[in-house]
Amino acid sequence: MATRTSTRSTKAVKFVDSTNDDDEHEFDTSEAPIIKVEPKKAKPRGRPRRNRSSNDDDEEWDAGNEHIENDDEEDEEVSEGDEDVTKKFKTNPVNRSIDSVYDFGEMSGTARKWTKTTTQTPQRNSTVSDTGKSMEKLMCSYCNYTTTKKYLLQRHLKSHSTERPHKCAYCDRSFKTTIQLTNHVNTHLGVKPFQCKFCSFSFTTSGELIRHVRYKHTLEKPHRCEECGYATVELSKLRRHIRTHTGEKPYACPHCSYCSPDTFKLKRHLRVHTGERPYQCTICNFRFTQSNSLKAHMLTHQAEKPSFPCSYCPSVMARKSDLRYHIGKQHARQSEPLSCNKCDEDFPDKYSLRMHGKTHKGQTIHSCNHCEFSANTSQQLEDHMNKHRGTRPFQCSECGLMFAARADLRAHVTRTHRNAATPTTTTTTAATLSAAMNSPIAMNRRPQRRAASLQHRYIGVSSGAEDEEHQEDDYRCPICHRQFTSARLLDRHTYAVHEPKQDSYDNRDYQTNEIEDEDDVRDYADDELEEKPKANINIKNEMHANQLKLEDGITDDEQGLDEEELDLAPIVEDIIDGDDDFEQIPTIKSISSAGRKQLGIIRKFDEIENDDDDDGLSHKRKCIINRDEHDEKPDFDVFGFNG
DNA sequence: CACGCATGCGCCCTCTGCTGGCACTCA
DNA sequence: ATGAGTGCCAGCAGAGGGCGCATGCGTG
Repeated sequence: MATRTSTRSTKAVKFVDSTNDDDEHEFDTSEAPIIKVEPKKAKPRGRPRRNRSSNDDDEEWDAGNEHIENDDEEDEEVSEGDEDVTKKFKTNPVNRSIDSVYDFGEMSGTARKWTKTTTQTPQRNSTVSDTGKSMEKLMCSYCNYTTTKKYLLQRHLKSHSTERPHKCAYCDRSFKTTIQLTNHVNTHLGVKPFQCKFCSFSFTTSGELIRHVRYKHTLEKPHRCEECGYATVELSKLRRHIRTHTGEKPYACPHCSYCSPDTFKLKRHLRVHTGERPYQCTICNFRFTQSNSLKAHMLTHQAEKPSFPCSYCPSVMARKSDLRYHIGKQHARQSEPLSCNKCDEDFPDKYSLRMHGKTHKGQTIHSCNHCEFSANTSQQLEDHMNKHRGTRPFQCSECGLMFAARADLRAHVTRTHRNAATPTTTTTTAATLSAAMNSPIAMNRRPQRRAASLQHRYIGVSSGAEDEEHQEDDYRCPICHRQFTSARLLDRHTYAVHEPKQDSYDNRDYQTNEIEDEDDVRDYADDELEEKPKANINIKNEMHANQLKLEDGITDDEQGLDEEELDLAPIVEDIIDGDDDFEQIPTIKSISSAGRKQLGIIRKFDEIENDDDDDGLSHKRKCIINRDEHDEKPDFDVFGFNG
């Protein structure tokens, strides 16, 4: 089993022998020879003829030879008694049996051993014999193939022949050799004579078996990227990987500017244009373009959904990325303390401030100095003050009328332009796009999602006139200059893309320069929480925190409470104490809401029962209702979610 | 010539993460 | 009634694992 310990950025990999947990049985790919493979240009279909004189193939040969040379060196090291990779083969149970790894059962008598094969592979570029005598080069008159042996050249010349005398009895194909025909016929008959010694898999050819054994059992990965250390079984996979470094994307979409590094991604992308949605939900019949979208969707039908509890507050997210954003947004310590606008008390993060705001519940402190007006929010007061000042900053984009307050403008739009297109840039965009898209019903797709998806692409490629339209809402990333339609999306983009991909504990404190000791950085109020395990939510958070600690390799000893965060801890205590204000905390309500959804309880439930598809209800709600109507967990496990 | 093996190309799958917008809550 | 905030979910691309099949070539 290959255990990936890397992130995407590093792509470092650790490969562990699945057959034995002992360290000495690890197949240490770190000692695998590093080969450098230059990215190749897209080739026409079909295996190209190996041409020793061509540059591309010389690279292949060089790569192969380097591997072979390393193998030879390893053999020498064994003789010197060093503990190198090859010696590990001889002491490792797996590697002891490496000789039999490629033992093809009945064919074992003729099967060669792996080490023998590699060491016996000749140096193909050499024109000097083992005895040092120079050998005469024989050259193919059709290509640049050269060899020193006449019979090899004669056989090679047959490869230029189009004659295929061996015809398949089951299809129209024909082959040059009987062995080719035999292998092909086996694919018709389902005959797989090459059985794996380690598992029940069988294969048509020996090469497939070898590759399988390397993938599944020996984890031998001879092809290594020298830039990042990624190693793989197949050279073609290494080439594909190298494209991630070079950015080469040779497969262009004929319908848009998208280019793909491989054919599969292009094919998958083309579904965007064709509308093909091959993956259908067996519960609600909704269709998806990707299998994993369906898989994620299936979770919405399940009673037990994955949850990612926040370690800082009782919030629970359904997705890891949402949790990361939540923590970054709510619990990131601000560079400047956040002051309560009702009592001027300072708080280190938004969550603390919000929790503190609860203590002012019922208070109205946004009072007008000129009249008796008072507002709940500063924005409402600001709008009110426009009336005293006589300013009307809010203009109707339909008729040009000016208003002092947002509420007044909205009321005007509702009254006067209700049936007209909403004069916002966002909806204008969606409307423009909606004209161009196919019928969502015909495409078995919810209209909103269809529009959202199209708008996503629209924003991604927008330029020129469209950008001008968005200029007044310029939510542009200052780092990558990408345009977004809202501040929230820009925020989330920043957290997701430009913030370090560390655990949220780290994010929280690395964002400030206040804590210098890295150990302190990993702290949160776990100690405080341990002293007051009074609520289940605390236990859940603690478990999650422990999980994070395990993932980060942090020991309990390293988990100390940073005194600088004590200002937050009392608030957490209040939450976990389960006091009477519990239900008043918004994030608690989030949980409560999620819990209600999990139980199939949702507000306005009765309104939905007479649903006939054009009621504007969300797909999510319909799914919940479906489940509720059945009043039990759906009987399916098509994806093995239940184990 | 048969065999073993390396390799290329294609295909499918899974996991992961980012993004847009809906739906809901609250002030 | 409204706007802001935010959880949830669908859309979709990046990356890699694994296998099917075909072809080329060294070796016995």
